Amino acid sequence: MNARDTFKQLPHKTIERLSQYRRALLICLDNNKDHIFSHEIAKIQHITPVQVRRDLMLIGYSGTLRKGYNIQELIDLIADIIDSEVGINVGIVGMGNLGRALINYFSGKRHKLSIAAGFDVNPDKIGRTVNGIPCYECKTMKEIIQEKNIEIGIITVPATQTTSVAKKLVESGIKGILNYTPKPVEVPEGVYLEEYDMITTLEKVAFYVKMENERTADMARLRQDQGTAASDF
Amino acid sequence: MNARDTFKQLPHKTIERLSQYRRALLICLDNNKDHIFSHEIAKIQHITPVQVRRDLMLIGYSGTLRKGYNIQELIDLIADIIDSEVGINVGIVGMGNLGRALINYFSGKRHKLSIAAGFDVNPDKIGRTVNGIPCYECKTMKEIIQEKNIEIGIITVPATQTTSVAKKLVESGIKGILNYTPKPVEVPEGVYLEEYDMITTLEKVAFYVKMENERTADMARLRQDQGTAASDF
DNA sequence: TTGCAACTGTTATTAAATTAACAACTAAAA
DNA sequence: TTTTAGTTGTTAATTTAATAACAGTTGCAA
Ligand SMILES: NC(=O)c1ccc[n+]([C@@H]2O[C@H](COP(=O)([O-])OP(=O)(O)OC[C@H]3O[C@@H](n4cnc5c(N)ncnc54)[C@H](O)[C@@H]3O)[C@@H](O)[C@H]2O)c1
Ligand SMILES: NC(=O)c1ccc[n+]([C@@H]2O[C@H](COP(=O)([O-])OP(=O)(O)OC[C@H]3O[C@@H](n4cnc5c(N)ncnc54)[C@H](O)[C@@H]3O)[C@@H](O)[C@H]2O)c1
Repeated sequence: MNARDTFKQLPHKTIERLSQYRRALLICLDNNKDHIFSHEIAKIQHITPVQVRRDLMLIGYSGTLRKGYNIQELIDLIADIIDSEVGINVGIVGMGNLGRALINYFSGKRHKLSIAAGFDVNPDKIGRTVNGIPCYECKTMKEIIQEKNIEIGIITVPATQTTSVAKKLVESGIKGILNYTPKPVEVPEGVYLEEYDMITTLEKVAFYVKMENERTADMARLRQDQGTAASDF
Repeated sequence: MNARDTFKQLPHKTIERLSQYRRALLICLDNNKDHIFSHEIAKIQHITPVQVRRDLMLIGYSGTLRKGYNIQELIDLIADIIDSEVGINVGIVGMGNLGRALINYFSGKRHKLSIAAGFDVNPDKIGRTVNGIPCYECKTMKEIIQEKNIEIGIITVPATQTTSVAKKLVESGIKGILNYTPKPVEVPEGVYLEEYDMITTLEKVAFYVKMENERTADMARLRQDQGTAASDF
């Protein structure tokens, strides 16, 4: 089995972590470090050193004993695995608050991923640029997507528009969709879909905060009871 | 073991899905449906009906045979589990594009989770409101957080500021942090942390799009080869 | 009124992901 | 030179998550 086939079988979670490792490594490079230990990466990512070493084993990277991993080498290897050789173009549909925030954030961050176009229906936005990215009329989506070879679409329109926008993206030949609206979309086989809703994350945090609050309250009550019991002596 | 203790042991993934189920159910309610089948929920969430039934089993909810689950009942039960009885207040640090987008999105969406304050250092933003949420000076963070009983902090400042903002939040007694900046933060024991970086998600989509592209290319090549072989006869 | 199809609820099984265990090696300290 | 502490890389074990299997129930159609 060649290297490419090995990479195909990497666990989904490892793919996510590789992206995160690279992000952390890039920060470390800036602080002109050249090597890093598994436990250092682990600490940054809130995972265990073993997890890090296991992931690196899976991608076939070896560090130096007692010296750690060469940061630049590791960055390059991760790029070999997760980046596409030719680069991938991305389009954003919905140039509102979130769409613009995303453009600002992504711009120039990753060599092999470039936002090539924005789309909107609001005449005030069409024809203008955000951070150098032109905003096109939604009607021309199909032509622009094919012309600019855009393969990934990010949806940031009002939830009522999500379904129709997703349909249009698929018709335009998009290969992957990243949906940031709270309305789930359906895609045909062969189109890769990720959805993310910030409310879910916030509710999860809230749930565990609530649990912790209750645990603390229980413990306080327990201490109180014990105090009472002790005073019975 | 009482109900509350059962809920404490729910798998993390189930917690996330419960939040998503509720979101989907709320949409269904709007379309004045009153019952829903496991396979309908499953389709919306891109998971299997079995997974849905299993999650509902874990929270002890029973549907009606051949009729499905009562949407309102299920919404209420999910609320009992993941919402906090008294409600939880949230603060957002960094009222830029992303911070404002989040406020607009969250506002009024969830009864038991309310954004109570924004914080910024930019004098132009301090003292103003976004969607009714006041923006305070960062210096007053501790007082405001304690005064308004804010338990969760969302970080949306420039990455260079992440560490110091997180430190300040912890010092102010926050219980949970949701970090949307690409700089990982460290929190002490007892503070629940979630981090989300949109680049990771986008890179993941890009990776699987690339894989699919290569698979398609391989298949095309294979067909080509077979064609050639066949013509040898 | 019998049989079939459509669901639910639960247990069993499998798969994925994480964690533990530990051998092998190295640099520096004793 | 020998020991010790620190670190990698890998296999094994465990835990968590997802899927499959299936019994049981209901309503409807034949
Ligand atoms: N704002 C957030 O933080 C946040 C978080 C999660 C999800 N969301 C969701 O993201 C979406 C966008 O949020 P926002 O705050 O940027 O909203 P927004 O109103 O600022 O932006 C929406 C943009 O989409 C455009 N639009 C409307 N219909 C369109 C169509 N059919 N085709 C193309 N463009 C269209 C509008 O002209 C507008 O520019 C919403 O669905 C929101 O629920 C937002
Ligand atoms: N924009 C996105 O879509 C996106 C996505 C993921 C992550 N992020 C990250 O989220 C952060 C915010 O993005 P944005 O587009 O809203 O940026 P932005 O520049 O529009 O907003 C940042 C805000 O933080 C304020 N600020 C600066 N220092 C502060 C401090 N010490 N305390 C409090 N407030 C402070 C600024 O005054 C500004 O209002 C960035 O770190 C960005 O990388 C953004």
